[in-house]
Formats: sequence, C-alpha cells, structure tokens
Amino acid sequence: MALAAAQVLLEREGPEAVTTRAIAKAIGYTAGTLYNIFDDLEDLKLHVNARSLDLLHEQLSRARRRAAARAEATPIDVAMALARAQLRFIQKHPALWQMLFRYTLPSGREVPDWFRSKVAETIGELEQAINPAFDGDLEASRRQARMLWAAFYGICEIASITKLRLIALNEVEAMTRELVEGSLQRSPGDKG
Amino acid sequence: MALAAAQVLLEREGPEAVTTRAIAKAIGYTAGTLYNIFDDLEDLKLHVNARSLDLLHEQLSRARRRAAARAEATPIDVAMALARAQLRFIQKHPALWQMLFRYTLPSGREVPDWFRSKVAETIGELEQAINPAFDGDLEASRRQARMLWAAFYGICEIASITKLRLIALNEVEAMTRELVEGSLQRSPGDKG
DNA sequence: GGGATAATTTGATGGCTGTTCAATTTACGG
DNA sequence: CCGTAAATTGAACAGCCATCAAATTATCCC
Repeated sequence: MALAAAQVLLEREGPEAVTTRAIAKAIGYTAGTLYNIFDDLEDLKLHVNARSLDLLHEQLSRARRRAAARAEATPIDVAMALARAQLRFIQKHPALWQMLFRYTLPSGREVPDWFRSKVAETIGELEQAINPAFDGDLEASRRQARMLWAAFYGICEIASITKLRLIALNEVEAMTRELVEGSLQRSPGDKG
Repeated sequence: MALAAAQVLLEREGPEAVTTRAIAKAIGYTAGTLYNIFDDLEDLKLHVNARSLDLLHEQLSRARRRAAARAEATPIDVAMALARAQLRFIQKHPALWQMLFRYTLPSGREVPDWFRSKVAETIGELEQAINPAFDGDLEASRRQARMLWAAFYGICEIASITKLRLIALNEVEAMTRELVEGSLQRSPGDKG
C-alpha cells in the first residue's frame, strides 16, 4: 500500500522525504502509477493524515474509556488521561503528528468534509470526557472541549515542534493540569 | 531591501510565492545575488520572520502599556488587551503570522538563539501583564505566561489556520477570556 | 585620470521536485 | 488464442534551490 510506504518514509526520514518518486520506489512502482490512485501528492498526504488521525482517535478513545471506567474518576481525571494519551502519541509518532496538524495546504485548497468530521470525532473524545461536568448542557460542553483541545494543542506545539525551548517537555503535563483545572474546577455556569 | 520584497510577496501571493527568483526579480536582481546576502532561502525566511516578530512585539508592547496605564486595570484586563492585539495582528497580517509560527524548518536545522530570544521577549509582554497577579513570584509568573501564550496560540491556530471550522473567529475572544480567567482568577498559590 | 585590485552580479548548470501523457506491457473475457 | 481493457512505464516539461566560473562594476592608490 502506498499510504503505508509514505508513512514509513515520513517516520524514518522526515516530511521532506515524502516524494512521489520515493514512495513509488518503496512499493516497486513508478511515480506515474500513484496518479491512478490519488489526485495529487497533496491528496496522498491527506490520506496519510487520515490514517494518523484514525490511530490517534483510537488511542484517545481507549484512554478515555479506561479512565472513565473507574468509579471515582472526575472529569478532570479523564481529561488528563486524554492529554497524556495524546502526548504519548506525539512522542511516539512525532513525524505523523507534525504532518497531521502543522502541515498547511497550498493556498486555495480546502480540507474535505470527511476529514473535518474525523477531527471533530477525535475532539469528541474530550467532549465526552468533560461532559459530566456540564450537567446536561451539551453546547457548553462542546465549546469548552474545543477550547481545551485547542489550548492543549498549542502547548504541545510550542513545547515540541519549533524547538524554541520555551516550554520543556516535562513542563507540559503540569501546564496542562493547570489549564484543565482552571477550566473545569470552577462551577460550569460560572461566568466570572 | 530583499526582506521587504519577500514580505510583500508573502502577503500578496502567499507563502509558496516566496521563491528566490521572484524575490530577486522584485528588487531588480538575479537569484544568485541573494546568496551573497543570505546563506539560504531558509535564512532569508528567518529574517522575514524576525521582522514580523518585531512588528508583533511592538504592537503587543503598545497594547500592554496602554491597558496597564488605566488605574483600575486588572491583570486579566491587560492580558485580554494583549490577546486582542495579537488577534488584530493575525487578522491584519495572516500570511506573516502563518510564516512566523506555522512554518517548520527542514529536519536537522535549529532556530538560532537570537531568534529564540526575540520570541521570549515577545512572550515577556504577557509575563509583565500578569505579573501583578503573582505577588513577587517571578518564576510562577513566567511559567503561567508561557502556558497562557501557548494555549492562546493553539486557539488562534485551530480557529484560523487550518480552516477546520472547529472554532469560529467570533468564538475566539470568549474562549480566550475563559482561558485567561481560569488561569488568573484563582488565587495564584492555589494548587487545587 | 589610470590601472590594479576587490566586490558584486550574472547566466548557465546540476539535481531535485510534481505532474502529464503517449507508448508499452500486463491482465482478462469470450 | 485473440482482442479489448486496464495498468504501468519512461520520457518529457516546467519549476524549484543552489553553485560557480566568468563578466561586470566599484573602489582605492598612485
């Protein structure tokens, strides 16, 4: 499968090694053949990202279910379990993570709907995690989940990607805890 | 100046239009000449980013001073003023913002120290803003500032860059307020 | 001013890249 | 076994970054 080969190339030699010729050679074909399967190299990368997203979603889902199974688990506990699971994913597959979110499409191209849905489903795990804290207010839960996920995403990005050394990796968990507790520990209806 | 030409190209035709030939043509030279000034196209982009960062820093600094001048201004107010200033920058110069933070260096290349310092100085504005809330604990203030900035960065990214339609632009301010209040409204020493 | 030296600019070139497409090879059904 | 359909190829095109010897321009000293 071309996607598997692209993924291996991505993880082993970095994003710039994902070229049509390299992928084709890895699966014993020629560059032209890829254009019978995918519209584009961009299209191929999108499908690689879809696989990564599925993998991430699966691991998050597993982590959430395991954390939620404990009777004494608070929404904060479950959210933190999700954060830790995502951190494990990032550390285990840094190249996949990088391609998945830091990659930007050429101007004028849009992310297809089915991909957007995948992302929404993944964030849905966090929504389910914090849902109990919003007794029934699904809309507030959704909003807060997206906010939390985006904020956590930012922390991960600043910490790992650019190697700016602004946030050390061992600070991420503490910062995330601060973030999560700040958002969930106050009573949900509290508008300041 | 080559940097100014590159910036115009970036803002007018997007990141993929920033090529050696295009920049050279814009300033009436040939591609080769750029290599007498910069090591690399990567090096040139780095200097473009440095200019953008200077501009952002200047606008943040102005916003912080103006907000802090008001006697009744709380740290939350000043932090929110900074967030709004940064949002204005992103909306006014989307391409600069994109190149500034979403751009990733080829594997094996590091961000130089002087650039790291610039970023740290910019985040320093937020640190100064929230400093009064941490009565004297500079280290805690620094940590919280970096956390807040990274989280806010994540919200901006998810909202604007990928066009995932997960966060609408008019939700950003409310989410940021939630974020800032959650982090600053609890008493600083409060560890849950 | 003139001539030697240094700095700057160029144009051609090499090795990549994604993408297209006619020609060839392979597979399949009658 | 043959004819049609599908799959694959390899050459080619246009663009990219980067290099470097050659040509041009500027500078300085006499």
